[in-house]
Amino acid sequence: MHLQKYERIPRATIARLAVYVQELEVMEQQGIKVISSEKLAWSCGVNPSQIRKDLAYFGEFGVRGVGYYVYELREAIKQSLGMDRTWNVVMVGVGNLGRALLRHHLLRKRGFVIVAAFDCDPFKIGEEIAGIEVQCTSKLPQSTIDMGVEIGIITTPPERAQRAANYLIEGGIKGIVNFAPSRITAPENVVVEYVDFIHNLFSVAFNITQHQIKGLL
Amino acid sequence: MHLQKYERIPRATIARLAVYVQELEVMEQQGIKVISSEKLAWSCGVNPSQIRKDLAYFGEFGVRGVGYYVYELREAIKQSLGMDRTWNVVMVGVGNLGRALLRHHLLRKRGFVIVAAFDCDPFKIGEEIAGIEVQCTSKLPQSTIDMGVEIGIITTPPERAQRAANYLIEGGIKGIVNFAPSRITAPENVVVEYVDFIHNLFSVAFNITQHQIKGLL
DNA sequence: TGTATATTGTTAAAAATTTCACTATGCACC
DNA sequence: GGTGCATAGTGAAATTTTTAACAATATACA
Ligand SMILES: NC(=O)c1ccc[n+]([C@@H]2O[C@H](COP(=O)([O-])OP(=O)(O)OC[C@H]3O[C@@H](n4cnc5c(N)ncnc54)[C@H](O)[C@@H]3O)[C@@H](O)[C@H]2O)c1
Ligand SMILES: NC(=O)c1ccc[n+]([C@@H]2O[C@H](COP(=O)([O-])OP(=O)(O)OC[C@H]3O[C@@H](n4cnc5c(N)ncnc54)[C@H](O)[C@@H]3O)[C@@H](O)[C@H]2O)c1
Repeated sequence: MHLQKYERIPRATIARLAVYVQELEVMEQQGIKVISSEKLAWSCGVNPSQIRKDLAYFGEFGVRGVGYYVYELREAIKQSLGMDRTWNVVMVGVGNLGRALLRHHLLRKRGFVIVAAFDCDPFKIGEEIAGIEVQCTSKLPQSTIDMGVEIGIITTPPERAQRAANYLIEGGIKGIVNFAPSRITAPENVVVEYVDFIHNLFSVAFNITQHQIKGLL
Repeated sequence: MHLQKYERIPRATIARLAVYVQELEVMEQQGIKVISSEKLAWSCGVNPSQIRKDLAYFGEFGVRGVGYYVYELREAIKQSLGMDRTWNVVMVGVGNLGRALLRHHLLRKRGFVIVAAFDCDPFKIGEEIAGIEVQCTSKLPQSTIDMGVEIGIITTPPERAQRAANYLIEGGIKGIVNFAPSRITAPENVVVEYVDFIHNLFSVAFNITQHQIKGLL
């Protein structure tokens, strides 16, 4: 077990470490055994020092003069991120996006197991998607407590997100990923993360415009 | 038209501006006409100075001693982000996620119109989803040129993402949003943005663990 | 065993971003 | 018109994050 030095770790570091894992997996499949920070950086689109710095928060995983052993590094990062275990997840709101996520097999592969899904629409209750039966939202709090679920995913319409969050909080959840484009309030001890990929479209659109403006100057 | 001062704008600012728009819309629906940076900050989960600073990149939109007029500010931000127009978008890969996005009406509301969808699976070609007929990928480059499409969304499996990107690039696209968990290479003049919400799950999981560790100390 | 080479871990510098503190200004009411 | 109050805009300070530089060290090979 590698000791994490006790420093606050930049959230950007966490996101990058996840990318490193992803690229290391590709490399492993290609039969690459050893990789330098320079080459890994190149394929992740970051600076080599950045990689070494990011890793330094968690320990020493490389061999000077040699590089990193792909398999070992991947495992070490996963362990550092707490990804060497599985997390039980529940979903609230089984609509278009919810269904897509339920059918997304990569979640399980990454250690996130959706153990239950809830919706308030009586027409959806009882339906089975990817082996999960949709249940009535009223059962949520007790279920999550019983199953020891730690993470909740919200995929309801935005105006229902707070209500969904309240159920999850009542169910003793420790973290929420909210896909609805609305802010929610939760107690201090509940970690909340927002996902909204329209932001990414905004960002691309904005950068295209900037590019064009720059081109004209 | 507000003049953008010529400075590089932090990418985080762009993401936040999109959140401000979202919250301003909610406030507008609630009949709120004027808002202070402090109150807006509160509901967006950021610092008030941050809001004022973010806005300052694009101009002066408020009234000292009063605050910001909700409607005007929203419009001003949208204009600054280049969101006062519509963007034509194409999708490559109509699977679980692709379908969800095609049916996601908020995209259109935000000015992103999916004008065509492509897949290489013969069983999917010809199918109609949310009014869009799935076409064969081989038609992509010519179609995007003909329709003047500027943004491409990739929702293929990761190992196909580069191929999808190549089609888009051939079709003269200016920006790509890649939902597949793999890096792609594209010419300098093509803006690429990656979306992977497993990162957000990682982040929540990590923060839950940290929280618990901190609790123990 | 010694030397050259590669590449990490780490410290220091630079750059970017956020927050603070203060100034300027608009509004309401006397 | 003057005064008090609220709040935007802004330059400077603080903080965070990234990048660069280099010392430490493992390997290969003479
Ligand atoms: N569809 C997409 O691709 C997409 C993309 C990005 C974000 N989103 C966001 O994700 C959310 C869901 O989108 P969608 O397209 O799946 O919408 P949807 O309308 O298809 O699904 C929403 C589901 O939530 C259920 N629901 C509503 N209130 C509920 C409650 N209180 N408790 C439990 N379930 C409840 C509804 O019955 C419905 O099944 C929205 O907020 C949307 O903005 C969707
Ligand atoms: N399902 C989700 O909720 C989800 C969530 C996050 C990320 N993703 C990612 O999004 C991508 C799509 O996921 P999915 O669940 O929709 O997968 P999927 O297998 O359901 O869909 C992929 C689609 O891409 C098509 N395709 C494959 N190669 C193609 C090519 N060269 N050109 C055009 N089309 C091609 C396939 O025919 C299929 O229809 C994956 O990379 C996945 O990791 C999915």
